[in-house]
Formats: sequence, C-alpha cells, structure tokens
Amino acid sequence: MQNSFTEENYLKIIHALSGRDGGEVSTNALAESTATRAASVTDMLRKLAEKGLINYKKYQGVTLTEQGEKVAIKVIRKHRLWEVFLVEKLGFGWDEVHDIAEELEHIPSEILVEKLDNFLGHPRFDPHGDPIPDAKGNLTEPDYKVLTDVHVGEKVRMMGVLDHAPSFLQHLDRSGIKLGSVIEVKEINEYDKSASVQIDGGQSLFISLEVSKNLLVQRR
Amino acid sequence: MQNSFTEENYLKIIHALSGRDGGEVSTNALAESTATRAASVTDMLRKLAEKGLINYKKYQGVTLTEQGEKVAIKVIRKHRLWEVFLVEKLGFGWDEVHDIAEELEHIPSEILVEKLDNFLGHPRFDPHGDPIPDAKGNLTEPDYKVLTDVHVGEKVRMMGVLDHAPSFLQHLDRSGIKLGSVIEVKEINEYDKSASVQIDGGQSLFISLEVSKNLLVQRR
DNA sequence: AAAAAAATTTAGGCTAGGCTAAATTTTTTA
DNA sequence: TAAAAAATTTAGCCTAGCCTAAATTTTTTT
Ligand SMILES: [Mn+2]
Ligand SMILES: [Mn+2]
Ligand SMILES: [Mn+2]
Ligand SMILES: [Mn+2]
Repeated sequence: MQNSFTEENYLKIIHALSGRDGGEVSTNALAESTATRAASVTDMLRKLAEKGLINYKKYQGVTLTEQGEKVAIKVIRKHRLWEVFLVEKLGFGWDEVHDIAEELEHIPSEILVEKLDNFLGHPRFDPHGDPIPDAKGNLTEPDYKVLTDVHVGEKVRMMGVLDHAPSFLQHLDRSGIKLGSVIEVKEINEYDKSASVQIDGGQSLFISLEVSKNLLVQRR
Repeated sequence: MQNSFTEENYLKIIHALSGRDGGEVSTNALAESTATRAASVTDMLRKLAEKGLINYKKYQGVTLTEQGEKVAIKVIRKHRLWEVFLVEKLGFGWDEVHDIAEELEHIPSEILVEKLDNFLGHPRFDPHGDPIPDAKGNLTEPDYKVLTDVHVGEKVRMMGVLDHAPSFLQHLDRSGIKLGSVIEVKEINEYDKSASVQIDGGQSLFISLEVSKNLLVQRR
C-alpha cells in the first residue's frame, strides 16, 4: 500500500534524527521536528509500527525498519533530485529550494524519479552538498569534518552545510562562500572562537563560531 | 488563505464542465467527475461558496465566481506546463503524463510556475494541443472543429484531442496520427460513419466514428 | 395538474491527522 | 532510594473529506 504525505515526512525525519548510527529517536524530538505535539506523534508512531515501517516499543523511542529505511531514502532521493532541478535548470538560488522540494518529494511515480535523474545527468550531490541516494537506495554519507575542527594554517574545501536555513545560506552568499570554495584558516580568536579565513585565495573575512559549526569541509 | 488540493480539483472540474459559456454545473456531474457521491459534493459546494469561489444556490447548480475562475485557471496553467515539461524535457509519451501532472498541478509556489514557464520557452499549447493560460490568467480556447464535421475531400490539420485517455492516445500513436498531422478525408462510410483518411499524404487508414468524435482539427 | 422519477440536500457516521488535559512511566535529583 | 521532574502515552475532542440512508425539491410523465 501507498504511504501518505504525512507518513513519508515522519520516516524522513526519523531517518535524519537517527543519524548514521541509526539510534533511537524520541517522541519529543519528533514532535519538535514535525511541529506537532507529542501526543500526535505517539498516534502516528503506532500507525507506522502497525505498517512495519518502524520499530516501536512504548516509552523506548523508535528506529526505522529496513522497509522504513527504504521508503525514507526514496523520499530523500526525490527531495535532492528536485533541488538539483530547481537550481540547475530553473535557476533558483540554493536558499530558495528547500520548501518547494519538500512538496515535490511526495509526488509518487518511480519512473518520474528515474527520468528526472537521467535528465539531470545522475548528479551525486544536491545544491547543499548532500549526497543523493542512487536508484537502488544506496546512500553513502561522505565523512566531512566541520570547520571548527580545522587547525590554523590548514586549507580545506567547502563541501556542504549542516544548517539549511535560507538565512544561513544567504549569509554564505554574501560572504562569497560556496560549494567548492577553498577556505584557509588564518587565525582563530581565542576569546569567541571566531575565525579569520581566506576564501579561494582572495577575500579575507571573519567567520563566527556559529557559522563555522555549520560548514562541512574536506582536507585537500 | 490557501486552497486545498481537493478544493483546487473541484474548481478545475467545475471550470471544465462549465464549458466556454460558463453554464451551471450539476451536483451529479461533479460527483461523477470527482468519483465521489452527490452528498459529498454538496458538502464541498457549501464550503467553496463560503469562500467566495463559486456561486451556489441550493438545487440550482454552480458556476465559478471571478475569484474561483482565477484559481481554476492557475491550476490548469500548472497542469499543462508540467505536462510540457514531462514530454519535452523528460521524454514521457503524451499518454503517460496526465496522472503525474494531476499531482504536480497542486505544488504551490507562483515563482516556480513562472520559472518553469520560462525554462520551457513559454509554450502556448500542451502535449495534447490544449492552450496554456498565460501568467496573467488569460486563457483563449482556439475554436477547432471535430473531425466528424469535416467533409469528404477536405484536408485538415490535427490540433488536439477531446479524450485524454491513455488508451485513446496510444491508439492514435499506432495510427500514426499526432499533433500537426495533415488528415485528408477520402470517404465516409454511410452505414457506420467510419472514415477513410490519409495521414500526411502517406498512409491511408480507417477511423471509427468514436475516434473522429475525439479529434480536434483545423482547416488550413 | 397529479403522480412518478430524478436530482439534490440533510442527518448521522467514519478515518486521518491534528489538539489539550490527565494519567502513567522513566529519568534525574536530592 | 525516595521524591521530583521530564518524557510519553491515553482519553476525549476537533476538522476535512468522505460515506449511506432518508428527506426534500425539481423535473418529467401521465
Ligand atoms: Mn532541502
Ligand atoms: Mn538539500
Ligand atoms: Mn492532463
Ligand atoms: Mn493535457
């Protein structure tokens, strides 16, 4: 049977909150992420467990079953492919596409997804640097580090963001930081952990700890 | 306030059933088109009237208000633009796109529609020959005639279909009839009104009355 | 112009997915 | 380790969109 829009959202959120270790997700965390109340979450968890999509024991938190994981990954695949479409083909900014993709990800047709993937040239990453699961459902999270873990003097490449909020992405735009940018850490301020960095060998600027915490980078 | 998926479908269907004269649409006709029961339709009509989207007096049938017409035309615009995208960009057949567009037409963002329209090069017609409303909401139905009204000896151009069912479209594919094809009526069988026609000056074939009734054509 | 038939609306219910308030269980703190 | 706090579940309600059965209105036939 088909899963509803709402069920798909729960599964996707459980996947995200579960992290790469697939740990238990709490009712309250889900209530927060779905912008509903804990009581409503409990109702839905019972339904998802009934359908075999999650492992749920009262008071114990939930994890995805293999089947639930599959569904979640399909939704993530669609979300990220649509984001690529919106940015690459329609000319949206990376700060504008999340909400629209949030709707498009629930359009059913398998064949649509595969034709879209083909049209886009089988992209591996979405506009925020997040990996796109392949048609078989394989999702490999590259292990990037956070900019706060980079030492003074190191040069790294910007590979993704942890925060997807438009305001954060726009802040990066104004700072001239984008996917692929080379970031050299020149200095770290002892007092507030802000960093002085140079972008692509050009402009130098200060980055707050808050920003550093949300930048995913890779040693080169 | 935003209109729901269901409300949008009602408005679109009322628009279609209302025809170019904007005549009253009956409860039963809506029940048939929405695949629901008359009682359910009545409920929804009261809600749409409440919102000022339709003119509704008990037992009298409904028409769209100006506001309702606007909403309906926006949905139609989205539906047809997405169909163009699916056929032109993703390579779907014209027989495969209706159901998918039926979902895509409810994705909200105005800006998405305009960017999509731009990406597609502002198409005037969808893959079935139906006119696409412009961004301002102008929808002009070209006045094509039905193939049954064409006399023997006339040559006409195929411009659209009345039936959008996949089986009908596939039948046309097998017959080599597509948008733009030139159809010359060679003979009309007195008994069953089937026609003998020649397509694009090449292949000759028989067309049943049922098919003729659903082909929109234009004198050249 | 009745009477019969058809169309439509009303009444009363159901499910999905929400909510608040109260009860229960688990976790933390003293 | 008992009490307090936090987390979670249960109970009871609500709205959107459906449904069936019964009542009402309109239309068609006699
Ligand atoms: Mn996103
Ligand atoms: Mn993304
Ligand atoms: Mn269609
Ligand atoms: Mn169409």
